[in-house]
Order: sequence, then C-alpha cells, then structure tokens
Amino acid sequence: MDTLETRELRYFVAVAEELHFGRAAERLGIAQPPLSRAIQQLERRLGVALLERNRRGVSLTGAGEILLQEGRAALDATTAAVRRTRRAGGAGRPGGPRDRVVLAVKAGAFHELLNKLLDAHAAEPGAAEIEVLPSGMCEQEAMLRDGRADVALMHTPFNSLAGFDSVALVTEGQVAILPASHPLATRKSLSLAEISDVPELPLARWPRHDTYPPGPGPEVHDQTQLAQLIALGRTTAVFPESARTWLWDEHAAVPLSDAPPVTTHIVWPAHSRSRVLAGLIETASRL
Amino acid sequence: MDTLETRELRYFVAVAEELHFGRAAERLGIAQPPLSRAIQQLERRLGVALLERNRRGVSLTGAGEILLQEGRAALDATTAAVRRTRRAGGAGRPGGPRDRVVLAVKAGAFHELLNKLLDAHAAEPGAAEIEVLPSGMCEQEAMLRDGRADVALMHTPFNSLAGFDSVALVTEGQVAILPASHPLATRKSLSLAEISDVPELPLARWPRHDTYPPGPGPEVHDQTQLAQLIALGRTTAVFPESARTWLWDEHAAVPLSDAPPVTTHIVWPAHSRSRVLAGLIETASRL
DNA sequence: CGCTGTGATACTCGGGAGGTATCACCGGGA
DNA sequence: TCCCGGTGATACCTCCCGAGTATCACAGCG
Repeated sequence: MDTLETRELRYFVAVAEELHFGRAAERLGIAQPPLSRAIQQLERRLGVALLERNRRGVSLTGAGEILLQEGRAALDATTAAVRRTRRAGGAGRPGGPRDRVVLAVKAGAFHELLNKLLDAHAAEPGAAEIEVLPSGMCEQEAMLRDGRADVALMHTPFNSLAGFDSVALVTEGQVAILPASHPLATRKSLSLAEISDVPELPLARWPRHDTYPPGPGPEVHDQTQLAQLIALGRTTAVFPESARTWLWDEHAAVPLSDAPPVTTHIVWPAHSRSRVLAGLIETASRL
Repeated sequence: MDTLETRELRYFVAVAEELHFGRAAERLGIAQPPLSRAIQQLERRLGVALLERNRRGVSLTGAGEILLQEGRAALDATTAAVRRTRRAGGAGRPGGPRDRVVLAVKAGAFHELLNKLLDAHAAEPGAAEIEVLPSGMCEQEAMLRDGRADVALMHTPFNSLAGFDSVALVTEGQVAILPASHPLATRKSLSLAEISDVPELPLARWPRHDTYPPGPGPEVHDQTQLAQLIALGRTTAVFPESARTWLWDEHAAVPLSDAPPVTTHIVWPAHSRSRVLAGLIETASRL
C-alpha cells in the first residue's frame, strides 16, 4: 500500500510532462482509457489529488509537482540499476566481458587530463576497461543518474556536483577565446568586463539544463560550432586554460584576470562502492 | 524491455539480503515458488546471472551485488516519492494540511542551533510547519534517501554528505566529556592521545552504519546511555562543543587541542526544489 | 446547434502473478 | 547404505487486473 510500481510512475510522469492524456498514452504505447484509469487509481492509492482536470486540459497540483520530480528521480534510479547490472553481467568470468567502467566526459574537453588519466589507469596492474562516453554540455549529471555512465569528469562552478561524490583533481584559470585577428587578441590579459563590453563579439550562449538564457549571443551546441563562429569573428567565449589544446590557428587565448578559477572533479554516484571504480578514483587523485 | 518493475526489485533485494528463497518469500508475504520464478524471469530479462545456486544455499554474483546496491537506491527513491507526495497532498488548500517539512536531527544534538533555526523560521512571514524528526546515529542519510525526511542537520566529518546538497552552518571544536571526578577533568585542555591512553576510561563505541568497530569500550546506542556511563566513571566520549547543553553536573567538558573541528550542515536531497525547503535553507544560512 | 476535442465510463478479454502439490538434488547421520 | 530434512525448481491451476474497444459526458466554438 505504500509502494508504487514502476509502471505507475512511468504513466504519471508521461501525463505530467505532456499535460494531455491522449498524447501521453500515445507516447506510452497504450490506449487512453487505461491510462486515465491508472492515474485515477494512483490518486486513490496515494490519497492525494495529483492533477487538476479543468475544462480544456490538465494541470499539476502541488503534490503532482512533487511526484513528477521525485518520480523522475526514482525512474532514473531504476533504469540505472538495469544498465549497471547489465554492464556488470558476467564480469570477472573468463571469456565473459571484462570489468568495464563508463566515463562520461564533456565532448571536446579535458584532453590533457583525460589522456593522463587513461594512461595512468592502463598502467595499473589489474586495470579494468574504461569506455569514454562523450556527453553534451550539461548531460553528464543525467548520465550518472540514469546509469548510462558510472563516473564523470566535471567542471565547477559550471556543473553542479549535487547528489554525487567527487574528488577535486586540478584547478586552473580561464582564458578568453578570441578571433586571432581581433585587436584584443594581442593583450597579455583581459577582464571579464572588457570581454562583455565588446558589442561586435557577444558571448556565445550554451544550453544550460535544456534552456538558453536570453541574450544577444549566438546559440551553440558543441565546441566545433563554437570554434567555427569564433574563427569567423562572430563571437567569443570563456574557457578553462586547458581548452588551449583544441584551439585553431585562427584563435587566440588571452588569460582573464578576474574570472573565477575552474576546478575539474572526478564524480560518481554516492552509493557506488565497486572495486573497479575505487581503483579509477584512486588513480585519478594521484595524478 | 529495459525497465524493471518495483515488485521485481523488491523480490530480488529480499532474496539477495536473505540469501534464501524460503525466508525471502516469507518476508515478502508470498509463497516460495512464485518467488523462484520471478527471479528466474528477472535474470532472463536482464540477460545476466544474479545468483549462484550452489548446493545448500545461494550467493550473489558480481552483477547481483550491483543490482542489490542499485536496487536498494531505486526502491528508496520510489518510497521517497510516495512519502513526499503524500506529505505534499492538499498543501496550500485552505482547510487542508499546511505545507510541512520534516527535519531529521540526531536525537539529542544540535539543541542551540536547532532552537535558533526554529525561532528564526517561525519569524518568517509565510512560515511552513516544521516537523522535527529525531533520528538514530547515522540514520539521517537513510531518512533523506527514503523520504521519511526532507532535510536534515548533519555533522561532518561524522556524517558523509555524499549524494546530497548542503550548506555549512557553523564550525566548532570538540571537547572530551569526562566524569567530573576524574583527575583529567580539571585540565584546561587535552589531546586525543591523552584521552585514548587512559585505560580505565575506554572511549565509547557508536554504531556506525549498523556495525560496531571492534574495541574495548562499551557499546552505546543513544546519548542518555552514554551520559549515564560517563557519569558512572565507566567511559569517556568526544563531542562537539555544543554538546555542553546536555551535560549533567557529574560531567566535565575539556577542550581537545588536536581533534578535527566539526561542521554542522543543513542537508537535503539534491533534486529537491520546493519553495518551502528553499526558504528554510535560506533562513538557516543567515543564522 | 452540431462539430470537435477533451477525459471518464462500461464491458470484455487475455496474460501473468500467485497458490498448491510435487519433484530433483544434496548432505548428514544412525 | 539408506533415509530424512531442507534446499530450490517444476507443473498445473485459478483468478485478478491491466489493456483494448466502444461509448458517454461535457465544454468550447463556429
């Protein structure tokens, strides 16, 4: 009576996201009537109204908001359980798949650190296989939560380490990435104010948790797009120093005097206790 | 095909914990054969062996260990969803229950800070109701994870904040709590070494994650037991300075020069975003 | 006033979860 | 050696509940 089937959670989350029974049912691959009944039954069992059925549509009650949030977390945890169990399947048995750890890394970042880490890990005696999984900008957190990855490299203060265990690896300053031809590109150092005050070079905007902040700069989705736009003299960006590795000839990197330092962390789900993961973390923190 | 019902997780966790189908079935309130079948089906669907059925009993494979760990986390998340949704039920509607936040606090600790926090919060305009939930020694983490609590006060380095968001509130030194009649009780300051070297006063041992470390000291479960034993001159203990509030006349508190400082944090599940909780955290960090 | 689109209801059907009875296997003791 | 206690697996049956189809009730809107 105080438990809740995964199916019910999936159904509710679908309805809460679509705010429309028909579309939700279609997304779930079932018909609309069973979905209506399932939600009603869910509300009865919880003893709580989750949806406000007003004319022309559906909206969430306060309790519904909570269940959406908590239900997503629970569903993530469940699919994580499946993914990680499958991945661990047969590990350790000769002939079966080797121990494997999936490391989520922001695509295009961490080149140097990542190389050092992988080399150091490969040099360990009983080294497990590490699969490097490139991720979108703020996607690593979701990947850790739903089990697509076991461990990740993240940058504070950009990524939030909320909900995870982590060890800080290195801290570095930030640089402004400018078109090499731009007047500011020859400066020894710049301030954030100077960067933001250049009207012909608006700062590029990254998707942050699925939403763009309003602003003048162009919207970019990956480092290649951004590199292109900078080379064309259309925008500028601020990055950790280690981003120098991927700069083109057309780019210039100028240190920023007042940008907050960026720290790279190795991050994993708090409840992980696997030997392989522990080894990797140990290796990383010795770098 | 890549999802997993709560029921299946419950079943597997029961078997993995009992390592015995019969007992697990009894605990689950079902018969043994359906349980056997459910686990077989689970293994087939995951494509992974979870249990090693050797003669005379059952043991976990590597994948089984992972699923036990991850499954527990997923089940906790599910029951947390139910608890928090029920708690939020009807909130905001006049006549219904008020907004309520459950604050888990180590029983007997945090007296001063807790009073200040509750007073400050009650003084806020739209103050929600705060229910203070006393918890066992290291139980607050579990309470946050499975939804019995929404927010907690914890001490580092004793509690691990792993998996949660937190804000540090105050840092304080530690004191040794001694029988007032003991020779060391008159000292202005002590070192950890001096404390541990007194054979007639072995340090008390607390249950830490359900297991006692081996050692000579008596086992204690709550502060009252401990207070009694100290007053009787049978043991000693190390506590944050703020513990002075609950000392008896028969107790003496002597500052420790080399004990690590203790920081009190307010801690909540990383995905929480409720307005009420945000208000409480805001109030706490202004203290 | 019908038409459209919404969610709820009525009824039926089939799969699967669960129960009972039983088997197959192994180890230990007299 | 043989039987017995205890383990998990299998066979078979029952029945509930989840899902589908058809339909309703209702609200907006031209």
